[in-house]
Formats: sequence, structure tokens, C-alpha cells
Amino acid sequence: MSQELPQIKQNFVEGLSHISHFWGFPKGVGAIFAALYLSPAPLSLDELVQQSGLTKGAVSTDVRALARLGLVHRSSRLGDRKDYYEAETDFYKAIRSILGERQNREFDSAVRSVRETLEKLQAVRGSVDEAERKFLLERVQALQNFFDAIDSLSRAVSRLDSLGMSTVQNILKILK
Amino acid sequence: MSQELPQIKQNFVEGLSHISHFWGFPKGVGAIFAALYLSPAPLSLDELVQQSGLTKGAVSTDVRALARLGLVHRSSRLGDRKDYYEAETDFYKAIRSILGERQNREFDSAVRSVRETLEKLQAVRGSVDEAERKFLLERVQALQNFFDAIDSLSRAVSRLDSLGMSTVQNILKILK
DNA sequence: TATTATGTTTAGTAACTACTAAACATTCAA
DNA sequence: TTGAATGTTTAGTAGTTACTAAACATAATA
Repeated sequence: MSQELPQIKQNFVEGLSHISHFWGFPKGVGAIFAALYLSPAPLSLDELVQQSGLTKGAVSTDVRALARLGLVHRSSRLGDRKDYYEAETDFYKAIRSILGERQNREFDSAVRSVRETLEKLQAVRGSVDEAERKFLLERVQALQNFFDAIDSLSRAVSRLDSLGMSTVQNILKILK
Repeated sequence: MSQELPQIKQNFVEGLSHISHFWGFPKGVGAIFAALYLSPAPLSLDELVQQSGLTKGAVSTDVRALARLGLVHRSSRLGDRKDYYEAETDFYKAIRSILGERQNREFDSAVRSVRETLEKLQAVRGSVDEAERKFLLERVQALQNFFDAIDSLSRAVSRLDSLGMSTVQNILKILK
């Protein structure tokens, strides 16, 4: 059984669309990344429109999202008004970039609200059931510790120059 | 400034709702977990309805989702028809459970489609541009390697008896 | 300046999600 | 067997999301 390359590529694009959707991104994002990832040369917006089947508007916004995540890079050529896009092929680099992006947004503010709860619990005095206060303090503190651990890991990964296979191997060793 | 405990709790519930939403779960899921997490005793479905402000139907489905993720445990008491729910307080345990759950579903099938692409590319013969085939093989192989690394990490974590602070500290050391 | 090539923004829409309200199912007890 | 307590499922809905089509903006060229 031997399939033609275009069909195989199409299959890959659909696969990444699903993965993209699974991770909470629009499907178009995955499709566009897949198209770029399978292209040996950077693609223009119009070429992406053609290859992904989306409209210009969609490609325009999706490709910008990808660029913000560090998964694609935009470049321009001298004497050519078009923008060109190419896929980041170092996934570890991309992970760091995504972690950095996620760090900012509302994730921080959400986590901060847990810390605020903790501080309020510590500040509150009088007219409250002291046993309950203690119980709540313990629980919220435990959650806070957990978030801090996640945060540490995330920051540590972000700080790495390169998260290569050897690092992964080392981590795997620790996890036995 | 001293707030009453109920208000502080409410604030916490809202915070976890946001976090829940951020991670791609319904807000109700976060709210219900928060209510259970702040309760020293297991709560019944009706108590959860009262504390979360959701309807029975919503609580019924959300709490089941939480149970499937291993974030809450359902129990029943002798001579009492009600079900009771309590929060898992070991977050590392919960992570393992979530990873296990995620492993199953369509994530696998999505990743599998990348592997299929790889296999097809290896199988294809004749009537294809050999240079392009080689290029595609390289790229798809690299992505596959990345997924495999993620998968290894995920499985390693799932396999641990307990992912305590000491393990996290060790990983942090590696990441320098 | 008018024309063309490119990218962005906007208005509208179809599909989806998380929920509510209420019907339904099940189990226990009288 | 009926009735009450509990939990689940279903039908409908409001809000959201990811997209399309098309208007718009910008800049280069004639």
C-alpha cells in the first residue's frame, strides 16, 4: 500500500488539528503549524490560506497566536512586501516560550487569589471559630505549596538554555 | 481589616473557579472542588448544591467528572442513602490520576496519528520525490521523538508511589 | 494620485459548552 | 404498593468560540 505524499501530509495536518484542539487551542492553529512544519521553505499568508483551507482572516489571527507562543517565526524578505512564516523546530524552545506566555496572563491572577485567601486567613482575628480557621489555614497552605512547586518547576524549565534529551533522561532517572 | 470566614471561603471558591476554567474545565468543577476542599467533613450532593449555587444536575455531572479525575472521592454511609464526597488532598496523587485519565482519551489517538504519518512515510515507495520524502521523514520523526519524551515523563510520574517535595527538589537541582 | 498587493479588523454566524429546569429512574420505608 | 428521598438523564437555552465574508487600512508602484 503506497499513498501519495500530499495525502499523507493532509493526514498529518488533521492529526495536529486534533492535538491542537485537545490542548485547548483552535483547530486552525494546529493546521497552520502543521503546514508550516512540513514545509522546507517559509510560507506566505496566501500560501497558508491555500494549504490550510482557512480564510485570510482566520490565518491572520491564528498565525499571530502561534507567533506569540513562539511556535512560528515571522520574517520578511527584502524587496518583497509579503510576510513569511516558518515553524519553530526546537520544541523545547517552544515549550519554554509557551510557559512564559502562560505565566503572564490570568493564570497568575488566579493563583494570586489563593495566596490572598491565605493572607486573609492569617490576618483574621476574633469573632471566628479558631478551630475552623486553623483547619482552613492548613488546607489552603497545602494548596499554596503545591502551586509554588509547580511554579518553581515551570520557572526552572523556562530558565534553561536548552532542554535537550539528556536533561529529560536525567529527570527520568530520578523518577526511576 | 478582618473578614468573616464565610466571605473568605467564598473568595477561595471563586479563585478556584477561575483556575478551573483556565485549565479548560467548567467553572463549576472548580467551585465544587473548592467547597469540598474547605470542608472538614464529606458533603452530600444537596449540600454541594447549596454551597456551590449550582443545580442538582450540574453538581451531579461535575462531581462525577471530578471523581473520574481522582480529585474527589465518593463514599456512602451505612443506613444512609446519600452519597458523600470529599476532596483528595494529596495533589501529587491527583496529578497522577489526571495524567492517567488524559492518557486514555483522544490524546492517544491524536498522537497515534502522528505515528501513522511516520509509518506511511517510511512505507511509501516510488513515484514520490525522494528528497521531499526524506525531509518530511526527518521532521515528523523529530515531532514523534518529542511526543515520546513527553509520554515517558508522563508515564514515569504516573508510576511513582508518591511525588513528594523531595522529588521535586531533585528535579529542580537537575534543572539548575 | 490612482491602482494594486498585502495584512487586519469587523460584523455576522454556526457549532459548541455549561448550565437550568424538569422529567425520569431507583431505592428504601411505611 | 404507594410515597418520599436521592441521584441521573434529557430538553432547552444563554453565552462563548472559531470561523467566514467582506470592509477597511497601509504601503508600494505606476
